[in-house]
Amino acid sequence: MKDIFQELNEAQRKAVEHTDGPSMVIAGAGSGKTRVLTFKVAHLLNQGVDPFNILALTFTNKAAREMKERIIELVGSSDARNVWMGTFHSIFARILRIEGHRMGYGSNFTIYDTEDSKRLVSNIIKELNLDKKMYVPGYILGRISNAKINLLGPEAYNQNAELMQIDKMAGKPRTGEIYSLYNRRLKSSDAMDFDDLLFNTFLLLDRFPDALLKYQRKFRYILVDEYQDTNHVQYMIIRMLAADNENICVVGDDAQSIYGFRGANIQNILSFRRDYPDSRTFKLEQNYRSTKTIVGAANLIIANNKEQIFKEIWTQNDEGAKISLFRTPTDTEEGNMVAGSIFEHMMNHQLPYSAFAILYRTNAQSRSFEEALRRRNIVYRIYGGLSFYKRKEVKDLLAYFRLVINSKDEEALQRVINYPARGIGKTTMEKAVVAAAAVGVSMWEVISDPRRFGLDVNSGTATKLQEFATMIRSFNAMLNTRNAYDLARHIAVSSGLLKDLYEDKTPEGVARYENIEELLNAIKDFSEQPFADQESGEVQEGMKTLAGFLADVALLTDADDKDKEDRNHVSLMTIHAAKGLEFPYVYVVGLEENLFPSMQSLHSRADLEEERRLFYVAVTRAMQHLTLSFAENRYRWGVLTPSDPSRFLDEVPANYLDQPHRAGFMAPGAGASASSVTPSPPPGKNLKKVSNLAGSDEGYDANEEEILPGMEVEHQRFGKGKVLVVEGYGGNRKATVFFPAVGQKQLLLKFARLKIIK
DNA sequence: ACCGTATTCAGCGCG
DNA sequence: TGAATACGGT
Repeated sequence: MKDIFQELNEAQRKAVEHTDGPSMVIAGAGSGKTRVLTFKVAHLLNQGVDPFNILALTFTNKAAREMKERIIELVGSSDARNVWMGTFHSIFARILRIEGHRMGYGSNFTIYDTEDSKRLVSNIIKELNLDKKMYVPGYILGRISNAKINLLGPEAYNQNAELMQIDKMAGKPRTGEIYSLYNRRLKSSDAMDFDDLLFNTFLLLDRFPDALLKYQRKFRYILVDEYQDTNHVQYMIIRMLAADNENICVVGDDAQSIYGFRGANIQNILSFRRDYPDSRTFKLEQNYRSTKTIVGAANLIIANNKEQIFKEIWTQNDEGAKISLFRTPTDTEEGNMVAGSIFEHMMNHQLPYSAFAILYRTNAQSRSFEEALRRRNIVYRIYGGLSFYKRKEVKDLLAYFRLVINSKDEEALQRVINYPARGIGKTTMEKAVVAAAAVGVSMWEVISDPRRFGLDVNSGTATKLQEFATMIRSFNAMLNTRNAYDLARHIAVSSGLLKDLYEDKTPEGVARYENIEELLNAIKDFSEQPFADQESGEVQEGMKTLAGFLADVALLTDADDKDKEDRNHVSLMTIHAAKGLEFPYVYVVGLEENLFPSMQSLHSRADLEEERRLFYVAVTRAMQHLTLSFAENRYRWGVLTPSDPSRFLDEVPANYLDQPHRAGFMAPGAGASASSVTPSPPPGKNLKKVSNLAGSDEGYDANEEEILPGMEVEHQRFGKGKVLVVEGYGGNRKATVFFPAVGQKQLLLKFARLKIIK
């Protein structure tokens, strides 16, 4: 056992030492929040608290995993493994698999992801013959989700005059009806959506006093990470579980609450002290991450928000470099400027790619940076694309597994019944839906015995249906006799799915085939895991089955286990995705009105404050050097649109910036205003003009002697070399040079500062 | 049943 | 612009 207190500062130590009774830790950016949480769990374990009595709720799976690893390091593995640590969803799914029978769910209930839910809503809208222009599935699902977050079931929703009024005014009076049908269909499919995992947990604790008591006794110590991002149902569950002994510790930073748009309630953290009058509050105000410059600028930015818990973030770190500000004529040039700057810093300071991150407001902004980085052969990775488990082919195979495990799972059935094609088309399925509804049984029952339910199909189709049902049943029979991997592969082959993908020789088809192989490998890893960290020995065997894998996989997002080797890359991601991360060099890009802050946020003060917190989060990701950038014109939906610098830039005082007298910044450039007068100028012409005015090619001195192929040159890092090719113009002019020491390199003349030898 | 073309839409996204 | 989906023709 280590003396864990040595590694903590005083504020951190006090927070960790306080174990009994409610407490709140307000942790400024970079102040060691995770450290406090992990050390607190370690401290509890060292004091002899049974790990089974500790509940630690995190925001992401990744956070839970990393924290668990750290705690294992601190106290020794066997104990820490048994702490109930995970996301709200994964912890409560686990509880509902045990307790769900009380509410009519099987222990193998399916978890519908957003795509499944949307399809179901979409089907219901179609079945009700509603105008799909008016009833957009995503919007309706948002209303339903919001209702569930606020503990309103379908009955309560339909009795709520205010909600009815809103839906009526919005021209969607039947939203409540859709909600009722949606929930009924989930139930008959033995399925829960993501919100149900929380709502049903609440209902369980609310309706079954013995269940409440059981879990209150079990979770004697409760810790909640990122408390500022919890929503109402999460808040209620925590309150109920903690009501008995109030050994609850919440950790968060109101200044970093950035998920209000999906129901997170910042009031939860702001009113914690009112909820628990006996609570202690600890503030972590020393920042270990960033320079004084960055911390100072961040403090000034967030000071513009009204509602917050007072704190003063400070640091002992160096003053550091000033903040850079890039202004470019277009988003394309913004990409070039940022990529060029990354290249320059890499060269000057011998830095790895991984020292850099580009953070943007929306995913659509990534393109100009991708292209510019690729042109310079800079390795990068984009985070937040389509995750592995959301790919079509992966979901298809998973749908087979789902159906085998839970035959009531209607979304899964619809997905695979005719994939690969087996002649069961739309018409047949529509008939089956009608028959199932008429008799009041599940689709699966109709399909597996079409005659009995009077399905009006010809004998050929009836045979096909029965063959399909027989196949699924044969898989089901193997559930307990084969391990997860063997059965998964058997299903992939026997269903014809693998063959179908194998026959597609297009590059995309090959990739899909490989994804299936990857999925099967993941299952193999899973089935070979020696022990699962379950509550008691009895579950361990079960965890190696396909059902066990499926239960896990539904709550996974990114397959981030294999990126251990290729970690050296520039990171491109949205600011939301960057929460909790840090990088030596950070570029926050696209700082323009209507983009950041976004257009939708300008109507309400609360939304604008959330945007500002988002900006605060972005700025505080930087450790050593921060660059802010904006473009005067940006391609939006295919049209070059003029844009104004973000109001947030005005909140960074000039003395924090390294180009304080950069001409024309305070009054947005002549080029930009010229183009904003003319709504759609001839793009090429206008562009050139703006480019000249803004002089984005500074740093490239045209008077220097021109570098030509055949010349011998010297580079400060690569040494002497011979110029092979020179191409491009202006700031994009680059040379291919062969260096005996390191081989062939492409260099941007703008940054490489090559010395001509002869 | 399937494929190519037309149309539409465009915010961040945990589980 | 570009991706995702709807539609209409074969």
